[in-house]
Amino acid sequence: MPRVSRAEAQLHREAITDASARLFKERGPKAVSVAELMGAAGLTHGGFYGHFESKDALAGAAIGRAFEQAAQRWQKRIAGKAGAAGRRTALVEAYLAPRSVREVGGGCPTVALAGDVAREAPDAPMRAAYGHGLETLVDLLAGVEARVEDGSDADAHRRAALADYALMAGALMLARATAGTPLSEQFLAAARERLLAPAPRRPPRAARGA
Amino acid sequence: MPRVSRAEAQLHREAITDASARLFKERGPKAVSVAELMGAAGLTHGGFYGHFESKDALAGAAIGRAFEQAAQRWQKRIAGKAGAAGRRTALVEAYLAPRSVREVGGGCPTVALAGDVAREAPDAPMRAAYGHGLETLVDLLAGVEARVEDGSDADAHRRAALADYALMAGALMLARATAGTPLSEQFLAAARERLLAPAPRRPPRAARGA
DNA sequence: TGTACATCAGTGAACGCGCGTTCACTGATGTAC
DNA sequence: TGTACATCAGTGAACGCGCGTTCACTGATGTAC
Repeated sequence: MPRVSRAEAQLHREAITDASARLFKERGPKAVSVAELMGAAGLTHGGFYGHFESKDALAGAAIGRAFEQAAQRWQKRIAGKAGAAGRRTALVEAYLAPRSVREVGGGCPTVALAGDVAREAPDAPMRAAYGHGLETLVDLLAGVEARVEDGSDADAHRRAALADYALMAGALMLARATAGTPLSEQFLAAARERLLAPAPRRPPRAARGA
Repeated sequence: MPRVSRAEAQLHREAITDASARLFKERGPKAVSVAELMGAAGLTHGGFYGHFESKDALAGAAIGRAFEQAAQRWQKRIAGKAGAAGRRTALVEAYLAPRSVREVGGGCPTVALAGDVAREAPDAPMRAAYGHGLETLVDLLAGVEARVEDGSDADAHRRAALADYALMAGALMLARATAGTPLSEQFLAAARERLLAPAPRRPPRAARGA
């Protein structure tokens, strides 16, 4: 039944993007065919190029969507939590929970797509969408970095967020690559321990040398 | 010129494995064809199945090789360095150097292949090879973890190595996925700062609660 | 050491298959009057 | 509001292409005597 209304067509485009965000994270953009994506949206493959210029263009849109959804999940997790430290703990615990290893399609796009993005050409749509989405998550994390003792300037918060996120994403990446072995949960536990340990009380600034 | 000597055939097998270790890290096992791998070893595609049962079986062997080479590089970097702390610093600085972002084919297999391995079936040859190789690197890192203040038992060293490696691998993964943007070097710098900062002098054990 | 022959590493054509993309076509939607 | 028609979202066959794997064949190697 061709020629649906414009509103329906827009919903179809959303459905294709949503299905791609999930399936691209789960199996990789190269491993999911246009026909399968269209089928997941209840359509046949021929109509794809009415919605997107190419599969690469869709991949850019899908990654953008995946990061939007991730940012929304983060916001929901910290909503209502008291204090920056409490919000940071909520984010870290959810991110490094064992179920995160299994939740690939509905989970963090940073880890699920890093390998694919790293192999894309410099001007690929996926790269721009990934970089922009990642900046958003880093900013969000920097906003809850109140543990930094070296002053409380925005730059110190950002550097703390970059290191925290590298540790979180690295632990999840390794836990997924070793899923089903003891090493998997060990990475998560070691990262949780380091990120959530009681803040080391450093000696006052003057006592720590240059 | 078919029917080479057995010694030459063994060299061919090594050449296929070496080329695969490099190309699989660079472009992913799925994106490199059997014909290209054989060509890189100076052969034609038809002879492949005389060396390996399948492309999957080769992938397992290639990942094993990649981790052997990585362990050798690590050993070389810490050779001659004085003290565990010095060896740890040497490893971290080399791993998080800007050139590591570009050195994919000759660099760390943990990061280059994590995404591919995570999508493999539980019984795939790649998974077993990856898990075994990763254990080797974690053990190596645990051996230079002398900074741990909470006692010096092997378990504390291992947990410190797991967290350190998650941070290193995560930073490199993110630096590669954002290569060409400011974020790339920022991840490396933030990870270096956190891993190499002067050890925080924690209050003595008794003062820190349970 | 020399000969006869079985072995088998490597070749290149061929297989079936799935992919991204194109295109002629259909018929309900959206619009001009 | 009602009619006539242009628009265009979606269909499904078809395209060229590259893939992993198979196989009949070649001829130097390795071995038995």
